[in-house]
Amino acid sequence: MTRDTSASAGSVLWFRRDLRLRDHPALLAAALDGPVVALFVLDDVALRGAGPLRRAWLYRTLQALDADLRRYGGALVVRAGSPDDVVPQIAREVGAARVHVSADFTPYGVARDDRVRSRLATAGRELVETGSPYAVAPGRVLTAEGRPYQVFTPFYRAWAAHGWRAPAASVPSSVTWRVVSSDPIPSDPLPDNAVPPAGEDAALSVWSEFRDNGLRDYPRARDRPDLDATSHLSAYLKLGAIHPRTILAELGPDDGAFARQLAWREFYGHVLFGSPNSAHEDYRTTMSHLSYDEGLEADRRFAAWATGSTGYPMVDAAMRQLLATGWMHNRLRMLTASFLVKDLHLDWRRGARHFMRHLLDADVANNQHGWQWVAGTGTDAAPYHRVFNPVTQGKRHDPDGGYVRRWVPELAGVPADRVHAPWPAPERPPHDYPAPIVDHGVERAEALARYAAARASSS
DNA sequence: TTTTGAGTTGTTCGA
DNA sequence: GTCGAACAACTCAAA
Repeated sequence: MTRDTSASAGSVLWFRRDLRLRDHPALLAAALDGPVVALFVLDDVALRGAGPLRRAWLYRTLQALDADLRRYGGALVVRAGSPDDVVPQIAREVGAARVHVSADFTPYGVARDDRVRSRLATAGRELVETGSPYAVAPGRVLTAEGRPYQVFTPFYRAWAAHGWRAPAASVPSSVTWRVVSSDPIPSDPLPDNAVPPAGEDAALSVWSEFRDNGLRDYPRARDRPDLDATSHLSAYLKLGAIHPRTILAELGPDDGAFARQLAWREFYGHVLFGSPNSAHEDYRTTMSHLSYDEGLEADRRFAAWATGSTGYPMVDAAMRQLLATGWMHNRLRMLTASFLVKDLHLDWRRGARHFMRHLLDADVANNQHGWQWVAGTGTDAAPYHRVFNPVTQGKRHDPDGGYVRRWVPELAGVPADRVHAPWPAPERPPHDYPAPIVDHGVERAEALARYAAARASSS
């Protein structure tokens, strides 16, 4: 690749959730149009509600992309502002007839791209979408009746049958980069190890490490937070530092359990695209009569949940890990979500917002629909309402208590047989871990009663 | 149109 | 402690 400093017309590649150079169809499309300006727009709206770790993750991924581009004679052009203004402006600046993107199927992305597309069109320019953050673009997999799937397993079969193109594994050599003036790439004040190594190279090495050493035990160990047996690829997938196709292409016939997890990401991408309102409203309106608690006591309970001081060790460990690292095991996302909705009777949106603020992998489709699934307002077609028992889940998925003790040091001296229910008792040594803020048995019954009432009032 | 089979992820009880 | 069965009892997808 070479650097082009002439003023000849070229194209713009507007990076969004595709912050990589390999397996990048939109980059290949842009390169056909001439010298490529690599643009990222720092959009305050898209970062609204993002906490410091999530911002740091983005900034470091951008810095890594810039470093990668410089190796090939280019550089990342960052502009702060609204994409509505910035993208047409830069296209005019460089005389680009086309702005290339990977399609974004989130409600915000679709609306934003519609606005940018029409602004570009008034100047005779075009927004060209090539590829997406998914192996199969949302909207492609439909039932025999042409409707989006609402149940995962039939979706999975249809999605697997649909297939995907094999990726181009290397950085294309045919790209000429063009560099124009850039705002600085933001940096963050956090220590180096506050988030994992960012960028495409890091993503590929996390993936190859997991492929070589983690995949074999994944089916057996994936549900054990204490064993930390999951891929940790979600934060990379979120920003497109690696494409799911790159991963799927290297999976073998024995890797179905892991492929299924990637398919969940595809499923929720499809579900959200088919029902954009479900980012903020109940997907299943039959449950919209569900009553949630509000007010000062509800706020106090929410704060206890968010800070990891509910008195239920498995819940608290997970919530503290989220705040400290920006990551949480999926089983614990289900457990903590169940606790918020079914033990504390709070609106799933409050919890979803908290997750979006802190998760490095914050993805609106996965997050909102993961929450809706737990809350019973989403795609789960099961005929009954599951209520997770935080003690049972702890015993089953952290049998020795190692996970809990790591994140709840107050429990360091509590033995395994009591660590998930460390209620004080006269004959036991005291500890400074809080007592449970609610009685799970009581709240479980309360939750089931509320669901029954919601069902009755919707029919 | 009707029917049938099945649905990520649970809990509790009793042998 | 473990395991299998009972319980939850509605909705979707496809035949």
